[in-house]
Amino acid sequence: MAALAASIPSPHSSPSLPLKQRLSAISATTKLAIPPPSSSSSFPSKQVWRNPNLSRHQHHRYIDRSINMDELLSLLSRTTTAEELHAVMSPYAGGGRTPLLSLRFMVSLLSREPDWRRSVALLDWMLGPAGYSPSVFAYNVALRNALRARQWSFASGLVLEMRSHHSLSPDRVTYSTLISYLARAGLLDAALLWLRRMDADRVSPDLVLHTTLIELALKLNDHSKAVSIASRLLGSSSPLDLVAFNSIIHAFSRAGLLREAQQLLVEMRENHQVPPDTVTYSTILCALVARGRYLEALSLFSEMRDRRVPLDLMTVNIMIDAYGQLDMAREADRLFWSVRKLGLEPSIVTYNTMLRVYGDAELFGEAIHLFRLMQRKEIQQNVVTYNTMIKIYGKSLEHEKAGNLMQEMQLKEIQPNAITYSTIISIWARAGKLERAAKLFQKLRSSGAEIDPVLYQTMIVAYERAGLVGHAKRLLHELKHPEGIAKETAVAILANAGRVEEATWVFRQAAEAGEVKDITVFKCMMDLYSRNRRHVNVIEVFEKMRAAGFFPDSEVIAVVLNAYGKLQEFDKADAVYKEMEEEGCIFSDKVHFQMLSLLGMKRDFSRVESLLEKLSADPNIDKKELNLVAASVYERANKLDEASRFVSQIRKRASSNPLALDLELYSSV
DNA sequence: TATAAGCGGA
Repeated sequence: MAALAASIPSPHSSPSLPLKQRLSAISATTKLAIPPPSSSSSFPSKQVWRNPNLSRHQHHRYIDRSINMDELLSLLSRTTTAEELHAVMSPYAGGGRTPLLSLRFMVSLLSREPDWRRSVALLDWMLGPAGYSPSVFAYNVALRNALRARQWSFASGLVLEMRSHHSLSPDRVTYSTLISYLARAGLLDAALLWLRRMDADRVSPDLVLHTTLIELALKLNDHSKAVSIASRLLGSSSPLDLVAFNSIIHAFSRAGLLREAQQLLVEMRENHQVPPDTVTYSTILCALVARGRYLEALSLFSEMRDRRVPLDLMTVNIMIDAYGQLDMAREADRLFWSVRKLGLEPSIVTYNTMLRVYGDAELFGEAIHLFRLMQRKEIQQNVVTYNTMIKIYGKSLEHEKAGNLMQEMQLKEIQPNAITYSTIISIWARAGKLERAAKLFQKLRSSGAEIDPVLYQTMIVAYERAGLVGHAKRLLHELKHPEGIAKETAVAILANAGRVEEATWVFRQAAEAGEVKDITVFKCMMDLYSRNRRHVNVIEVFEKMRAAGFFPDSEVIAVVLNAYGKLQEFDKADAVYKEMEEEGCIFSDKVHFQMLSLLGMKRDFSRVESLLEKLSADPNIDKKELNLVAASVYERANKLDEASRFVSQIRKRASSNPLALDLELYSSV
């Protein structure tokens, strides 16, 4: 993407060449460089243009009035070359006479020309021999044709040319066309570059353009860019419509700025101009559940129902899951059985989620009943359904039935996957059927199927539990010189098994060979070193990860800050914290609090204060927690006066809201 | 909007 973006010229570089030269640079053909029409037409072009029975004067009228314009236009755009057009039109051009055909007609012709080179040649002819005055309208159409053909640098060249050669100012359509095509092609940086030029030109982008860009940034997982476009839109003076609101809420939700997202929801609710809809609610619900904030999801869901906002299937699926996570199987069950009354058809995801909830609640009879009901009603089951059910039989200690299900699925041509195998191996091993488990594992190894780290680890743990340490060691030893197993997989297994030396050895080899392509491999190595108090190694892996171009998340930063703290490298910790924040990493509260306590350990109290000030202003930080952390930082530094300052703030907050005063608070004071 | 399934043990 960067390479493509880089190929788009900056606004003031290389003055654009005359059109014909540009074209001949692109195409090998000479003259006007117009390729022949792709489909050879049976209509000789001249006949369309000139009816020999008509005089030139009549011919003019002939074009303007008496025929089906749509048909003529499509014929012209298919059969007429610019050269022919030139030949026909030249008697009328020049000499101060106005062109024969209206500009509207020509633009219409341009817009129907499917070949971008032919359309650009037509534009060139219009502005040259035919004597049309330069128009943004005509340029915009040629621009769109070039963009359709993904001629990015040519298209931006056209925009620069209209200004430099014809003193035309690109208008809203010019910019919107260019930016939205770039966005749709995934060229976010190029699109944003043009957004800035649009600003510089004082052309204001519309809502659609903004939402396109936000959705693209989210698709590319670029949360910080999505948030900055969203904030820009929020700050603009134009009133927002439903789609714009939802798009901003989507950006905030994905970036973890849930408080801002919910603030907007409140605004929509109270404003009555644009009331929230299903998408608004389910976007926020999704984000809450993804972060494990089930209780908040529950209350938002009941608000949604109170307001009679229609539910969609995804919302229902997410809520069945949320009820399950909260051990509210009865509510999940009730919602599940009312899906049809809500006018929705449950999907396989709905069924699978409900099965898992029954299993977690140990409602084995209900699970089996639902599973068989699906079969009776001929609802297509999938590998997830079977994996969930096998797990349930394992939990209810019916390992024979678990095994039977694995055979049943194969009879139905649903192929077991690594998840099926690790589930069943673990069930058999725990049931004392180690031999059966080992046999299946060996069969999988010799079948040449790709080895999955969890599957491998399951077998190792099974051997260890059975006291067969020798077998477990043999499996681990094989990983030191992995054959038929990706080095990344070997590293992950060794690291998770706590084998520091072996994991280090394979990781170094994989890293030197440039074979570490998965961020989770870096993460599990950092976790391994952190667990084993090898903080220097933690930093080493972090630096390798950065060098490999991976963007660390909040969890990684927490591990790194911890390591720097243990090494007493407070300045380096501070530097990483600042750098990551500038690069748009969204920190969890934990990371901020960790930084506070590191600064406290360094006894840099002026930085402590400035960070505290910044965090207090941040609406996403839990204020009670923040005060607790601040108090403990000062307490540890033996500054009890300062500490009591925060304690009293906690008391003040608590007394204004008595329910918030809980025991945990007292115990820490 | 983009939801569902595995190991284990700090």
